[in-house]
Amino acid sequence: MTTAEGRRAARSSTPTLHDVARAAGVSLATASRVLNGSERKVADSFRERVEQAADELGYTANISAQSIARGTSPVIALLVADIADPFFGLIASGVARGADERGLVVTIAITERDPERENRILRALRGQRPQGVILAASRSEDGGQESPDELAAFSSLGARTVTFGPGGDRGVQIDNHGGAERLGREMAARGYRTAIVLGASEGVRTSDDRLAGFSAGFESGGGDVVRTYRGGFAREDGAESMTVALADGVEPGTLVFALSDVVAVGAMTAIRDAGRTVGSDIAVCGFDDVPVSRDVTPQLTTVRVPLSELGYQAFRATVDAEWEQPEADLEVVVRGSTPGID
Amino acid sequence: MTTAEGRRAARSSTPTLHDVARAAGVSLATASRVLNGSERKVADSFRERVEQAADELGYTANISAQSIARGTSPVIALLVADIADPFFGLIASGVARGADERGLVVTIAITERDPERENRILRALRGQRPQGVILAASRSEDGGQESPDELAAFSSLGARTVTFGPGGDRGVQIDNHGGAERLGREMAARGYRTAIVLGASEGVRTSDDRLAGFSAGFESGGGDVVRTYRGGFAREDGAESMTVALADGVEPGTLVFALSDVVAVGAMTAIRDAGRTVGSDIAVCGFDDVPVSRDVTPQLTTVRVPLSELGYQAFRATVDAEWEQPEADLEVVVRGSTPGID
DNA sequence: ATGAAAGCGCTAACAT
DNA sequence: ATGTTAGCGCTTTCAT
Repeated sequence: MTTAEGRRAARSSTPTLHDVARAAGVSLATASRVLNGSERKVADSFRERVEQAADELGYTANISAQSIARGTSPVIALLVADIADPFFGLIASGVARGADERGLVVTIAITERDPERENRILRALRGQRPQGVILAASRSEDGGQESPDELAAFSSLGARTVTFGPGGDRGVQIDNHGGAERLGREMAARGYRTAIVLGASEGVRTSDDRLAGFSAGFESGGGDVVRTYRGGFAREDGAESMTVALADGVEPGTLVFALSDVVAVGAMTAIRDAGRTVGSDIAVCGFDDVPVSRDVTPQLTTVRVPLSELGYQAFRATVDAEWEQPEADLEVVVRGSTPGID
Repeated sequence: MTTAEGRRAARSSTPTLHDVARAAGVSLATASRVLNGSERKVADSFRERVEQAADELGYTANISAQSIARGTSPVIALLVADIADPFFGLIASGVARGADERGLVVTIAITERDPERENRILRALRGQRPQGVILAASRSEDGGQESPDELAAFSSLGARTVTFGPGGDRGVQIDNHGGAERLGREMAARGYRTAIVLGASEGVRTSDDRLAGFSAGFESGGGDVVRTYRGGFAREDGAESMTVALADGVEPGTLVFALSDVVAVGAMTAIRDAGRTVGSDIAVCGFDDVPVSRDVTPQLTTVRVPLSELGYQAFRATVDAEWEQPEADLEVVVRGSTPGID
């Protein structure tokens, strides 16, 4: 009976609109009108009484009830692969900022980059009847063909789906190819001729684009990508890949391009652990410009991605009727980890 | 009319339990029983038909409707100061993991360490009638007297409030004093005799405890905390405080204790920028052991706080009838940033 | 074991 | 301008 009891307790102690109306001596409708957004006019005397009653009782509208009565709920669902990863943390902060501005609630779920899990979550999320869904989850499968059905289900439910990369009703695009190309070109200009790439993940759009872009840029500048190592997205994966790479042999003057800063940071550790030096001996560059890239020594050369702003844009994309992503080139940020050759 | 239209559209396209029941040729009650957790027995033949109908229609229960009918909603509200800060990101990941295990939804809100904002959010959150509220928001005011009313409102509403630090129905405790004391003692044992502290924030419980603990430990080992610098919780605040400290003069062999790793990392940058050396010249230690502490060079000596696990505990605390925080001492992790003296 | 029906808290026609 | 009332989608007594 705990449940029933608890329910009764919760209910009995929470004033309803009905209570407020009665206390104010007005009808339910009037109370609703003054308390919740309606445009309808209510005489000041009534308005006051209702407001006072609501205040005294400590009334707060039950969102669930409103949602079902209105047929729409004030929630935005956000799916991220890993909220502890700064990449997603920054995106989430942008989303949260936007939602706050509009008085919407953000619901968050972690996919762990597992498509199956992602679909499960998406399915469960449907029950919330959110106004929008933001998928920043699938660095491991964007462009993949797993969740279109689940996503479509949302659209037909009236919720806008926004994805980082392709797939949803709207997409927030990150010019991975362009940014990486510029980085490659810049690195070639700084004298690097040999590069190896870390963190490649076949079929992951982001990964493929960054790799292709970098190769194009680096080669156009006379450089050569000699090897590519697959690996995950975590710091440890970067260290692991780098260790393997070192075992394979890495000449001084080689440039290591890690497909994300987090991976780059892991690689730097591995380089150091192997008794080599980051910078003058082995150069390293990453992608994203998450805060940690400025904390390492030497600081990491990377491509700045305005993650928080993109999160904000993703939010706007879910709620605004008209929306277009502001164009902005990804900027290369050269720091100490790529001192240049000669 | 957009609203009305949209609503109609959303509604008409989403199958309700009613639709399922009709399609399966059973009553609403039966459909409800098979689809949603009820213990009641339903004949297999009926069960099958209902399940099939639900499947074909792509039915998903409307959580809002269930919430209002049941009088309880499956949501846990999480308040954090800044989701992009690894400290909170890790806590959030633990909370999310727990919620996922129990099929609960996590709602997230950002307080920006602003008590006023926090209260506003808390108030709005009430409308969700969450089962629990986790407050990991107030590093800037735990122990303060701002939100007790809002928190109390939740309790009387049937939601359990869990805070990091004191204040809620239950609290997840971090032994800041003990950990810092051990750190101080250890540092003294490594030969440090002079320390300055960065990131102190008067009235912030966490800050006060860490400062007091460290002082006690360090002094008991023969050391002396000579100066304390106030400052915020961000990397930049650490850099700033450290710059001021350097201007005041910092002798070689001094130990800098930053009240959090993030601040410590900022301090390290400032030290370097000033042409000094972290480690042999000026030693640095922090608190929390967030990932970045292992990425910097030299790696940062700190006190390990199992943030993600604590987030998980906080979740358990909100939902479990019986709960007790597992005791575990905070462990000092000595790394390169405090090589020791002599 | 199944179904009818009375809510849950709120909104929005539709009267008045 | 205010009130009446019929839902919204679902759960749960209470009959059968």
